[in-house]
Amino acid sequence: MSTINGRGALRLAKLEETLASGGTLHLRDAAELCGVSEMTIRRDLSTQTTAISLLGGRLVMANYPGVTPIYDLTEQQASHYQAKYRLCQRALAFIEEGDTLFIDCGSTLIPLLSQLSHFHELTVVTYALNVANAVAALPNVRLVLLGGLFYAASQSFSSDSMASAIERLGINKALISAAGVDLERGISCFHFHEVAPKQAAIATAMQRLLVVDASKFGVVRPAYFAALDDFDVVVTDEEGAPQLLVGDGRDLPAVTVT
Amino acid sequence: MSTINGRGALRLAKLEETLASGGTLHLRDAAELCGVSEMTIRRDLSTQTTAISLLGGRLVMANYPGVTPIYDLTEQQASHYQAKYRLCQRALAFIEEGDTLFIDCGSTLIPLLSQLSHFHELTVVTYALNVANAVAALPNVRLVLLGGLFYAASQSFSSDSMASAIERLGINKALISAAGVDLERGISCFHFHEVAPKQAAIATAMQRLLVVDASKFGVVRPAYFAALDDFDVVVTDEEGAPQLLVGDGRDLPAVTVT
DNA sequence: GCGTTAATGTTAAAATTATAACATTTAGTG
DNA sequence: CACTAAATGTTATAATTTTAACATTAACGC
Repeated sequence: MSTINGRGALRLAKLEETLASGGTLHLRDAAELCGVSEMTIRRDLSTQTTAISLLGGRLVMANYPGVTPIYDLTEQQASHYQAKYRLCQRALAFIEEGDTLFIDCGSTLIPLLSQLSHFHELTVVTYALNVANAVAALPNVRLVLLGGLFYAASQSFSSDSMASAIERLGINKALISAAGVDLERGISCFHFHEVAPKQAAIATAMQRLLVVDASKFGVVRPAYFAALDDFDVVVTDEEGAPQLLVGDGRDLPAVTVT
Repeated sequence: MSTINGRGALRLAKLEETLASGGTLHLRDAAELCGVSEMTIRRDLSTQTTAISLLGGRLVMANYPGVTPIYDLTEQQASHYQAKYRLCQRALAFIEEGDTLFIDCGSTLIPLLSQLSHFHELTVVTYALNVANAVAALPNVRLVLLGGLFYAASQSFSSDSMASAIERLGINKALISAAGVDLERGISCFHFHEVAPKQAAIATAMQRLLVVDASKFGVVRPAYFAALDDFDVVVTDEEGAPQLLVGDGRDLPAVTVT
């Protein structure tokens, strides 16, 4: 079998274009559309490199967020997900009806978003595309996306005017995530373009919550953006953490939840 | 069988939360996760109303763009898609390497976006979430999303500063879609918040392309945003259209493609 | 506690999808 | 034109998913 197949590639290109606007295509329809047998489409998919994957007889675009990353429920992954989920459950306890929330980029806060459907009315401010997509699906949540130039690495946007745009909004609670939390070196993330929006949100918000799992403690990442006592609340997932976080005399004590 | 099932709803909520961050879950894993049999999950899915759908033994979020709108390839739909696709192929002919494109909201221009992967370097400016998602997947295209308050009806954003933000960008070509094109009443769309960005793009762009299928001719929609001769090129899909569009003395003649 | 009903589990059969083997067609070459 | 090899089609078989029927367990009222 040859790895390069002119017509096969052409067929897949056609199918990719068909699927690009979203949706799924049954194998039988794909075959009809290309005027070949189902078997040929199957062979195309298995011999060529393509962005299409076959899911129970239907073709779907593999790069679509909801599809490919087939959630393989191995033991570790299940517990890892549970941890992320519990962390967000704790953060959820701080959210109240009518809040205007700043939601940071990253994957930490994503499990929180579907939970927001239980409220009657909320507003979410974000500069992350994945957050926006999750919130856009919620009819009860107003979404404000701060745009700019897109950075694929963090699925977020950057713009000169972002800080001033954030400051003009009446943000109630800022939920900030981080890639590193160190007592001495402060709180840091990977990408420098995230610093401005994080700092602006911290500066404006009435309540500042740092949401990080315990694996981030003692870690330092390239982009410093805040000190620990810039936050009113630290939401984390480990018993040991409180000692690290006892404030010396802040308005609100650092809160840690197991 | 009762339609309301407390535990069933709870299980589905749990599964929805699991899937909210993307990915798929095999029926067997979902059953294990909930501590019930596969059959119970099946029953939950068929008796309760849920955003989850079952695709070849795997659970996926139905509201994810790539998944639900199961592209049913009936005769008409196939030809309808072909029409949309051909329209975009024609628009594609106007795009050149290095362009900075303004891409309007709506579904008309979506099939164009996957085609942009054939270029080496492009920049896309948009105020629509669905456009942004399609472009975010392309590594060779820079994405500038103009943010603001989200309108679900048009999957797009609105903000006071949008017009000025557009005018600050060096937009090469503006690809504008419309819901109505009438010789006397001009070009119109459904939503008033789309008017400002469309007009700003038309005002700034070096070349202005109106991309509409012939079904929009002779139609008037609530929000007027431009006259026909504000455009340099009209890309459409019907023979009959040219007569409607012959300009009287413009820089570039109105171009119509069959 | 008993009886009733909803909820869930178990199993077998039907339908669908995946794989493999072999047959046929097509395209290119001397 | 015959020969070769790639590409595609066809068919049978295996694996998986779906459906349906019936068995079992749990919950609730009296």
